[in-house]
Order: sequence, then C-alpha cells, then structure tokens
Amino acid sequence: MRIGELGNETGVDIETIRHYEKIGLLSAPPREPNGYRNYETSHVERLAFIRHCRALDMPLADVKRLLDYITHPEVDCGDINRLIDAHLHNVRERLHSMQNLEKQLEVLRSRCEDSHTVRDCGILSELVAASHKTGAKSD
Amino acid sequence: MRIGELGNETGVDIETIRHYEKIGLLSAPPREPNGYRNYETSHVERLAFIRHCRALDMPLADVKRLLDYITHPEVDCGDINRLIDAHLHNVRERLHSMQNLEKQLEVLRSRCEDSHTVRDCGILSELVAASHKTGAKSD
DNA sequence: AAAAACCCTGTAGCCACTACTGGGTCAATA
DNA sequence: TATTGACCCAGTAGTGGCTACAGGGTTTTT
Repeated sequence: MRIGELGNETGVDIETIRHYEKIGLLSAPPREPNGYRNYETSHVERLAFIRHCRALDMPLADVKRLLDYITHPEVDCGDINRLIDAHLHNVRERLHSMQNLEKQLEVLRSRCEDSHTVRDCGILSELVAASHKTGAKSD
Repeated sequence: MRIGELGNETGVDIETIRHYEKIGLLSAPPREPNGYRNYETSHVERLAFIRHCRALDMPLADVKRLLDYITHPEVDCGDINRLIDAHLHNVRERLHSMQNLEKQLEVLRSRCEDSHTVRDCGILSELVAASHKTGAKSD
C-alpha cells in the first residue's frame, strides 16, 4: 500500500503521515525499488490509533508513550491511568476557562446592540475600561 | 518608563513586549540616548488592552483590528459586533467539542479501575478498538 | 571597582501541522 | 510515442504566540 492509499484509508493527509514518520511516531515502512513507501495493514492500525488519540486532543508525546505501552504489554498499566487522568484534568481546566470566556464575551456582546459609530460602541469602551482596571497595578 | 517597568506595570514578560513591537502590535517607542526603549502611559494602556483581549482568547490579528478601530472612532461599529460574534461562535464551538472530549475521556478512564498489566488494561484495548472502528473505511 | 541587574539585537525552539519548491515516477490517453 | 496528469520524493519555510537563548552593552548597587 502506497502513502496515498494509506491516507485515503485513514483520512490522514499525506504530509501529516510523512511528518509522523519524521518525528518517529510512525515507523518507517520498507520502500519499493523506486523509493516509494510501502505500507502494510499494521501501519493502518497504528495510524488510526494515533488519529483517535489526536481526536481526543492528546499531545503526540502522550500518544508516543501509549504506543510504547502497546508494544510492551507486560508492564504495569498504572502509568496509563495517570496519563489519562492528567489529560482529563487538563481538559477540564480548559473547559472551565472556556466557560468563563463564553460568559465574558456574552456580556461584552450585549454592550452594543445597535450599530452606530465606534465612538459610541459599548464593546470597545467596555474593553478599554476593563483593561484599565486590570492593567495598571497602581489602581 | 523603561521596558522592565512597563512589564511590571502590566504583568507582561519583556520578551513578549518586544515581540508585540516586532509584529507591529505595539508601536515602537522613542529611545533614550543609550538605545533603551522609553515608554509612556499610553503604551501601558495599549498593552493592557492587548492583554485583556488575549485573556479573552482573541487572536492577535483581531486585537490589531480593534486597536485600529480605537484610533478611528468615526467608522461604523458593525464590524466590531461581527468580530465579537464570530469570536463568540468560535469559542462556543470549541466549548462543545471540549465537552464531548471530557465525556469520552471519562468513559475511557472508567475502563481501568485497578492497576494491573498493560495487557489487560481496558483503556488501551478501548483505544485500540475504537481506532479500528473509525480507522478503516472498509468497516 | 566589581558585581548584579538591567537593556539591546537576533536567532532558534515549541506544537502539530501545512504549504511550497523542485524534482522523479508511473499509468492512461492522443 | 509523446505527453498529460496523477502520484511520489526530500527538504525547507511558514503558522500563532510566544519563550529561551547567545553574545553583547549599560546602569545601578554594593
């Protein structure tokens, strides 16, 4: 299977596949006599695994560790739990800050309901005022 | 005011301030005879505004546009509304995908409650199985 | 006078790609 | 058979928003 077919199978861009190989996430496949990469089913699986982890927003460093665990099934899986826990914690933190963000933006948006000039726009004056409050420490 | 003081006033890293100048977000201040940057109060305000927008997770390109609006208060503010609306839309989308993400990770985490070997770890087998489902199109 | 703290420019690195340059190879058509 | 188009290759540079150097110069404090 050439790189284009692998890309089609997995829905992954060819450049991304080569990128994964370059950073050592996807093992380099054997080559055809013309130099083309020649993949097998195992590569499809490995790549699909990587993409699934990425869909869960895991950093590639974590994905790499998980892939290492797969090839060493005898070690303790406590590390995997810790990795997932840490990632979940991370996601939750970002989630909370995003929720705050949404609220702030809603408030901000409500400052300007009608379209007039920038001079009278509540959004900009709100932004400027807010940055005065938080900006200088001599407040 | 030198760059260090500006950094202290606003809580912004010196390197970040120079970075903002380089990309044209913060205007280059006059220099002292020794070449040191010499800031004034207006720079404190402008920088605080930038940081406030960044705290709202706005891309610097948007911040730049808002700064331009501030210096042109006579134009119509409809663009500002659209900018904020688009940003809010963006934030909400990310929020939803993060919520999905959290759920998926919770399910994943629940696969392995006790610590044993990787071979029997529900998390990894779940990840592998899930990538099989989504990976190949011949499913 | 010497040491610490500050300032300068410029470059490289982070993440996870994406895009581009400038080629080589291969299958199908005119 | 010539050529078009689709595919493949390696390597480099760019994205965003910083952060971290390297290798200097200046100012302030001790």
